[in-house]
Amino acid sequence: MKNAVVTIKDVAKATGVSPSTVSRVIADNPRISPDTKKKVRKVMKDLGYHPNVNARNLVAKSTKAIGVVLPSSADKSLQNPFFPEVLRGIGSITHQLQYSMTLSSGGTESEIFTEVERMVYGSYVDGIILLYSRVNDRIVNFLREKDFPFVIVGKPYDHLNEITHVDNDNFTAGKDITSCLIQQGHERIAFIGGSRDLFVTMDREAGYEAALKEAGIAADKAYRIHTEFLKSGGREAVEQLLSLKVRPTGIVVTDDLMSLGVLSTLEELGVDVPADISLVSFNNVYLSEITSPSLTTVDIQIYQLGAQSAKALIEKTQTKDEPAKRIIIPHQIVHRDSVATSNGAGT
Amino acid sequence: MKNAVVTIKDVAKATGVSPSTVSRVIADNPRISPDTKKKVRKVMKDLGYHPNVNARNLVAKSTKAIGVVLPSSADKSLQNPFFPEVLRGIGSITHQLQYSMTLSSGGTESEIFTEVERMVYGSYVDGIILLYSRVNDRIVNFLREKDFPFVIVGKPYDHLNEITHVDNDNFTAGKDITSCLIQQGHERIAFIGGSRDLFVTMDREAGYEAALKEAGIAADKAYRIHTEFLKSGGREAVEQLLSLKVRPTGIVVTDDLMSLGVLSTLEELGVDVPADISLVSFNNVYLSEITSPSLTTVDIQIYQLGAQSAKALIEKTQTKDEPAKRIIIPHQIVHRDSVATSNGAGT
DNA sequence: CTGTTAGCGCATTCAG
DNA sequence: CTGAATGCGCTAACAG
Repeated sequence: MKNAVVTIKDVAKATGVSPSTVSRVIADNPRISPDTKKKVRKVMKDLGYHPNVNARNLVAKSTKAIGVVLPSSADKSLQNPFFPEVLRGIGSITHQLQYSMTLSSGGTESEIFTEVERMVYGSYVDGIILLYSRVNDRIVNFLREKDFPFVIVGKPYDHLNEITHVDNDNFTAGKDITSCLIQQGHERIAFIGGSRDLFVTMDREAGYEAALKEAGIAADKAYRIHTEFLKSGGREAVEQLLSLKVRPTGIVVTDDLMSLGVLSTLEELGVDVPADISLVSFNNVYLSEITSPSLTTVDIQIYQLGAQSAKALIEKTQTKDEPAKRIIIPHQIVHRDSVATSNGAGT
Repeated sequence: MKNAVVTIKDVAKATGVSPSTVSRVIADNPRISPDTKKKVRKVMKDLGYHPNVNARNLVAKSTKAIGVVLPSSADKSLQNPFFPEVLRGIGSITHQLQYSMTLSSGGTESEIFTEVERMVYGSYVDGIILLYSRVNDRIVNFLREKDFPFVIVGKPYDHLNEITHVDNDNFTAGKDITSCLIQQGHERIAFIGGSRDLFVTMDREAGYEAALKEAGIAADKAYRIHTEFLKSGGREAVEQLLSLKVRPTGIVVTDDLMSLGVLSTLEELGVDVPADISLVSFNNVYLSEITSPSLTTVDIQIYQLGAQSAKALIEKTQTKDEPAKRIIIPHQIVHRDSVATSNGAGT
């Protein structure tokens, strides 16, 4: 393979110093004379020396690596462009700080658990980022028990004040985007969300409710639909809404990918967006620019969610003092073409 | 952090054997009596022993880890659902074989290069999977020079017979899907592809041409459009096609995500799919089920692309004999609703 | 400012 | 079948 493995000793010999001196040069120890530093560095370069991580990790008891755990891949949700984007965000920080990132690869929940165990026990990584959040999660319990550094992207179900997490203010986001619709004169506004036991859904829904309330609009239970994430593109949800005696003129959908399905169904059923029904959504993934119409959506800054979580985690692994338990990434509404002023028709 | 770090020595002491015996039990060495094996294993469990990877890697000179290099994240293409899916495929194998996977995290091409250097020189990984393919790529050159194990998902530009790669038969796929259109009576068939210096595009286009030729249909240069991947959802491409004196009745688009953009533009311009124009595509990502209409597309088995590449790579790192240089994953057409019989109108 | 000595946790000779 | 000794490549006291 490699033409030879040049170690710290080789460099030492070639430079005429001791291995420890070389080691100190690598660490940029101030107690080494600039002169020898330069000499050693030159030799390192000439010989093509590169430190061996494993040896270093072994003694340092740190790997400068973080593990990223995706939801079980059985979950279709992995197809959500959300993930590549958080990974990019995480990567930006790991790269900058010279960390590496290891991905979980288990297919089922229990496979993933086993992997996390290995990561922790085998000292594969210094800390872990969880890209999902489930009720009473084994992995979270395990990590807490072991007191192993981890952060959650999203909102943890328990111990909200003890688990470091990076999230949006989904309540406010939901409220803001709903208000958008209200400001355009909409009053009959429906809500299509994912599973009811996802905090994202709940929070965004609560925001939706609050906006209605604030505007003095009565909430209608029939206008609120929860559907399996991605399930047949939200077709049922839409059909259900359209079968109502009084159709909504606006819909709040909790995810761009879901919105795509809703949009498709709406189109097939001959409902024009935004002329007949306005649509607003969340996430602002690339998708939302190229649908027809393009989506007015909440930019939740997925990239930042990733970056900040990595930053917080690494900080956690390095210093004794904990970072903030709750890190909120600001959101922002991106206005596109899926919203129109309500003509009040259909009342 | 951990309540203590239990090492091989602790297990040895507790069992009343020597460290080397414990080590042999871990390796399941046949020269150890079943009896002591059982005893040692029990103690390992009781004490909660877990081997330390770094120590092991250090002596074994192998990390049981593979690196996965994504295209530079500046590239919007990362938003393509293709990536999560290959990662899943890779993960299935790494998990099964108890390997771990490290993701590249560089933003720019040169950052990525530096990372790959680290991965290789620092023995972070045993091998590398490249999820992209560029002309005269620095990384490929580097890897070849170092004779470091790697495989490419897709088609390498040079040294086709020397670089292990996992790919589809894109020529045939292009031909097959185009034939689909032809069989439905279409004769004026356009092609919208990504950058011309991507092999995928070229191969699929060549297949498209071949299908036309075989059917005795004259190829029309004006029907062939190359556009920046994802650039404004292929809007320009579509407008260009529609401005033609004789409009096509069918379009072959080289990627599902691109198809979404094309579909949207078509709709905005009042062209009905498939009534006015039929559309076929490639990849069969989740998206293609929930567009309106849903897409007839080539299932290229992305998951398998990932899995087989991981398999080949690991094989490569373990045995002396090389796996096949060229591994082709079969494709298959998935018929959905974006294709209709040509009514021959518009001639 | 620099060299010497140990040892991280494990696998592997080489002896028995 | 098992134990003792050695070293992977590197860092960290401890001396000078």
